[in-house]
Amino acid sequence: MAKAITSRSEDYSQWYIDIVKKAGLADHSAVRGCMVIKPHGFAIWENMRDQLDRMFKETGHVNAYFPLFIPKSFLSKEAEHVDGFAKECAVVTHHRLMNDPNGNGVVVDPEARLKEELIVRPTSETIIWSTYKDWISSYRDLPLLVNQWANVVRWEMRTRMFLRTAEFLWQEGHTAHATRLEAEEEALRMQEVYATFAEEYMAMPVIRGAKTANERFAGAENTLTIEALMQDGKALQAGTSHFLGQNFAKAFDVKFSNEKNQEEYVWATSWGVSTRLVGGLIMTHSDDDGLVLPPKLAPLQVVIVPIPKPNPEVSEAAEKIMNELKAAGISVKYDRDERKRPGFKFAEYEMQGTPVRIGIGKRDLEKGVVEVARRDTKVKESVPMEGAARFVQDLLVDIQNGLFQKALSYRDEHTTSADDFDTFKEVLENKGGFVEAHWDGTTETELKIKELTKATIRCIPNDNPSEGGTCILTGKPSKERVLFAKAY
RNA sequence: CGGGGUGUAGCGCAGUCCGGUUAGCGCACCUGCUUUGGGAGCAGGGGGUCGCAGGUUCGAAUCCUGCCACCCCGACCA
Repeated sequence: MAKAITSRSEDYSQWYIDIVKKAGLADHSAVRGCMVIKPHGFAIWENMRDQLDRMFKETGHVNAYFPLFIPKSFLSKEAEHVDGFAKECAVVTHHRLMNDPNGNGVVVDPEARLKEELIVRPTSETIIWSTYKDWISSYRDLPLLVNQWANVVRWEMRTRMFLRTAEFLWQEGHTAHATRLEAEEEALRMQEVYATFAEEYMAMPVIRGAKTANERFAGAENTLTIEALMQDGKALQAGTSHFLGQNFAKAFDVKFSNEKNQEEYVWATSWGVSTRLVGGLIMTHSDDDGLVLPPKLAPLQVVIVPIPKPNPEVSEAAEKIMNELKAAGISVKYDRDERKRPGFKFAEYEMQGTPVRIGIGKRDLEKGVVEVARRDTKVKESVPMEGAARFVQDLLVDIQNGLFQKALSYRDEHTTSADDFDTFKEVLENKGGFVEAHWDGTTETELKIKELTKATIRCIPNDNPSEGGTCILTGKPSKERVLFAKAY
């Protein structure tokens, strides 16, 4: 477990950045707030993407692609959406460059000003709904279940690698339905897809819940969220699924004829997860030796290191195990690089988070064993060569489960009930994590609590038990606890 | 947008206060030899418009002025 857990948040940030760099996931780029995702970091994202894409398709969705540029006027059409999104955006104003007549290199050609500026999409609701107008006319066109994998840009003041970059990669699903109920079910279904993915693949336990009105997506009637807890006691919003009501249908005039030939506005959802998940993965499992990856998302699940270097006997044993593992669908590499010594390789694969390392040397061969080392607990053991592949397969399952259980225990230990404001503050200050507390249901109180403690309401859990109580701040009556935390 | 910090080799840094040999160190890189069960050792070598632009000076990485960029902390937000 990371030292950084007990440290100040500044130290934790540094610890996090060190891991990102040591593990070779990403670097800061020349452009403010953007990052270069390096091959290892991108491979993790690709694995996430592939699995999510599979899950989207299993739930009936198809992929499409919409333009990067959005005419400025589109953003004016949904009033609340404007408030939320028309602010920190990149804006294209010109379409041509020229050589500076004064010899100062390339400059923007002032003649080439666009009549209407284009906004680099911060999210695609507007351009997609302007398209849906043409795609939908009958109940037979519904439901429309479309997803796109894309990049978006939000000119954020404050950025952090993976967690909040100016440009990020994500998927955004945009669906249209004939009834309110069907759209609400869709939003809930996709929240569950995200939660399942987070827990089963990322080994990251999440709370499924709904956002308060104040934290809701601009233009949504309801925002569902999955909230995870990081090792420094801060919450991370890991994915959102919005029930948009008929807001966008009305703004973009998307109507359909129902079975009785009556015209109705369609009901909408949108949902997304981003490369932020990679940040969540890092902050959930990593330790002071670097990244720790859950086997299901590790670009490389098993590495075989010859000790001290490849020779015919070692290679033969390695190939045998490798083939057995490959046959079981496990990604495995035999590192025959003779230029690096074993100790160097051990350290490097540990930093990169490779879940299992198999060491094979002459001493092992004489005893008919191999050394199997797991990244998560650092435990090493000698395993008979026969059956080693089987052992490793089981071990990968153990690691996947172990990571989830460890993260779950951490979350349980850092979820506290508070019934008075002093306790509430004290827990947030010293222990961190989620705090379950009563709240009077008003935005005013929510904002006041934020001002006093920096904590926000992460969500109202889906399966929240109803329980009478009084608001932690105002003492007004409350019928259920909500989940507070400091958040990224 | 406020506060702080940094900019010197691919990466990480020292040198700047108090100007003065040929700008230095660690890692990485190249060559050779020896090593090889947890980031090898020794020897030799290559690589720099010291963020940019002015100014002061016999002389500037170092002092002065202006600018730029990025990072971290806050506010905002996925």
